[in-house]
Amino acid sequence: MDSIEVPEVVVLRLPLYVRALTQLLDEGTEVVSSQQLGNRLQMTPAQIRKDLSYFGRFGKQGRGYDVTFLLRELRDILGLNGEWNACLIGVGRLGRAIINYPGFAPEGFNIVAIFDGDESRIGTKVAGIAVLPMDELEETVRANKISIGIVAVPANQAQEVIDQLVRNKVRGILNYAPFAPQVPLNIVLRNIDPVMALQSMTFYLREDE
Amino acid sequence: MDSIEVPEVVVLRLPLYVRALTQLLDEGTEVVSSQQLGNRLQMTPAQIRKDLSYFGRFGKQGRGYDVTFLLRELRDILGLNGEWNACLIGVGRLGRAIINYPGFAPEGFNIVAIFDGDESRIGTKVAGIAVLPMDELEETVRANKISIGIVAVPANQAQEVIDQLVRNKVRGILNYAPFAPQVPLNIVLRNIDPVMALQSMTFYLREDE
DNA sequence: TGATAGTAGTTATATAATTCACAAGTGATT
DNA sequence: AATCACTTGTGAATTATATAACTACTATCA
Repeated sequence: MDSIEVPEVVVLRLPLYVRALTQLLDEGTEVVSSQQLGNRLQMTPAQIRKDLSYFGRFGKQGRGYDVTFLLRELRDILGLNGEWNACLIGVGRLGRAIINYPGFAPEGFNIVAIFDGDESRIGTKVAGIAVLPMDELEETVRANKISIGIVAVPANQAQEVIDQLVRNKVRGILNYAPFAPQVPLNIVLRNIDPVMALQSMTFYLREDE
Repeated sequence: MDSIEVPEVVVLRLPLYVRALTQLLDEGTEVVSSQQLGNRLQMTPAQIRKDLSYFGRFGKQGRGYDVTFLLRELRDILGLNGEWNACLIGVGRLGRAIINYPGFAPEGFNIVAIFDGDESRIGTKVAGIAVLPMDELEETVRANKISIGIVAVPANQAQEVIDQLVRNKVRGILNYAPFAPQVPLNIVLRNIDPVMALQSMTFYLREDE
């Protein structure tokens, strides 16, 4: 397979291009050069051209890239033209904020089920979705073709929840718990961790105060 | 200056070590080897040793690292032993979730002021803090020694808000808006973007479905 | 039509990051 | 006191990533 050779750093940058191109489209721009895109994203044109070259030839010499075309191609490469079903685990403060975050659905990410380990929350509804007990995970994942698990439980319960997701063939995990999960190699893990982001930031702020 | 030569990837990993060491301490572990730490964080022992070597010699041959000692050293390197003042800009749904997130304060990050551009929100209180108009930013930042700005406004207003922060000498920016900000080189920017995290995840999920 | 300014894709080069391998040291055990 | 099983810190080797340089092409305009 070709795609195995694509460096992960490149894949991580593709959504950035998708963002920028979407914005350009909104602004009415029809064609963009790697130079212009580079200015906008604060990166070198060479890197953009190189990144894109892993997937095909999308541009035209002397002209640049057709925004609409490149956007559709990139979305296709990333699998963003379909819908993705996700489940949320944990319906505390953080979980409720996530379920109410309006950014997921427009991008094709749908939270179709909610789970919680706490008895007292089972059966209640959050944002119109019933909270299910953990032991219904297996059945629900299968029935709803859930491929992504969003983890919003306290750190000390998160590994167990992630293990359960992995056992039930959920291969994508978006982890909000502030710890470093252990997952098999075939699992795609992304951590959302604002505190850690701040903790590396302060290294640079500290220097000149 | 030494620290200029430390690769940024290394700095980004330090908080991970802080996390792991904190957890080890909680578990009562007094000494840890790079091998053990590597197992836990799913990385090679060599990388951990190399990373640490940029900052000093913290271990003991044949034995490993004293957890308490290394943790204190790393927190010191990152500037985590003091308090950091931050301001939040934007008090919509997302902003309110951030202000109520209980993870910041225990790590020494304090949100001491809240701003919003919307007239109707000025003067209201959120989590006990009064919402200020944007034109009080300059004064407030100076008076409260605010070094971090947390941006939680809609994407189309975010660049303007970030420009204002930069003008007022806020050098650290934690951006929650789903776009790619343009900032001067001396600004330390971190983006929190769950949608982008999912969009790179699907590249790998797509392959075998 | 010819000259010109601009651009993609790609190969070559330079830079950065990771891993390897090993000397030097530690502490426990016999 | 000698051996053994470990472990760090680090220079060297390797691998990965980013940048530069160049060819081939495109569109525009005088």
